[in-house]
Amino acid sequence: MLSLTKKTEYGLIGLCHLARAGATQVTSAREIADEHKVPLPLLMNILKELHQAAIVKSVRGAKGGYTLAKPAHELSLASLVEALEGPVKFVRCAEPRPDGEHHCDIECSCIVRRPLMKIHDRMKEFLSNVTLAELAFDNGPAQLTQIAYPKGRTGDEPTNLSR
Amino acid sequence: MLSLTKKTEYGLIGLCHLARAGATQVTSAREIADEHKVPLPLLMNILKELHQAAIVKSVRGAKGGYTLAKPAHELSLASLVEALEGPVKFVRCAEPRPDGEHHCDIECSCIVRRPLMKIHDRMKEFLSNVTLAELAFDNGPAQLTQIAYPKGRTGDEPTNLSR
DNA sequence: TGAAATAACACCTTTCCGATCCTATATTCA
DNA sequence: TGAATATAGGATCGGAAAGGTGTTATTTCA
Repeated sequence: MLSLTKKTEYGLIGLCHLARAGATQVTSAREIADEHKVPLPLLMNILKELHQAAIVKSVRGAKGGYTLAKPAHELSLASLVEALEGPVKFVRCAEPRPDGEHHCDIECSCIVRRPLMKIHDRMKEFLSNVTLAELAFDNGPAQLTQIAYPKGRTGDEPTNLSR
Repeated sequence: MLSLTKKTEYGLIGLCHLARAGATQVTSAREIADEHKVPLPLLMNILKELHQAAIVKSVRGAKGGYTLAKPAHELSLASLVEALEGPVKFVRCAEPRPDGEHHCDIECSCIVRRPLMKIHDRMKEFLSNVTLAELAFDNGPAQLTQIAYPKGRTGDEPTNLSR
């Protein structure tokens, strides 16, 4: 695993389309599905969920459609993924359960929980620092989120998303 | 999503146990299962797969068991995950299919593929730089893998796994 | 020879992804 | 006003994958 679902992939395609269209232009699900060869009924469901998550705004009726609810650079990849497939959790015990129960009965004595939680934190931090703008405008400038410096390096060799 | 499977979680527990036990001490699946409250038959399957992936060595018969095939600091988290749940792929099109086919029919025209591939590369790079030694000896020194520097920073504020 | 352990299967249950369909509501336009 | 178009909110369903169990064969040591 460790991969996005198809739902999220379709959602990102739709959101990128909206980001490129701009805040003023209303785009219908059908237009997006036609242009990018995405199954229309599926995309409609996805845009509905994104609306419930307040990530897109909707206009009902003929000539209706969707626009982004915020500027693309204010929408993090983490928030988009969470809207479509629930909380990001590298390990299941990373997110507290609402009923206060534990995810597994060895949680307190688990020897790998602490280091895995740290990895979880790094991954979530990374996804939180990637914005929709960076996905939609891939040719953009170089001030993009960095990740994964190998051990020996000093940190002055930025590894950008746009390299 | 974006999470490890239970199989991998159990596998990491077993591997941490072996790493702590050292290269000379042979440990049976039963010992590990008893100590960490992991389902024995499941752990046996997992250790078998890790043996096929040449990550652990096995000793058959009475007094048999497993040891690590390499030092813990030479086993990357990426290789462990791949042994237990297949190639790491943030998006399905990240890994080329053996039959040369495409994962989806819009692969060539997909507007989000390129940026998502870059994110995939960062994540894989990160997982490749985390070693079993860091998971097994969480109290270890500070020369650990770094990840996810926010945009504005210079890179001289290391974010270590052990913080 | 028997007990203990891995090796290699086959098998089952549950969960959830991917996809489709239906009805209701709101808006536009002829 | 009515038809067409679009979103809103559900319910549903097949199939794949995860999660877990069992059986048998093989090897080794006491």
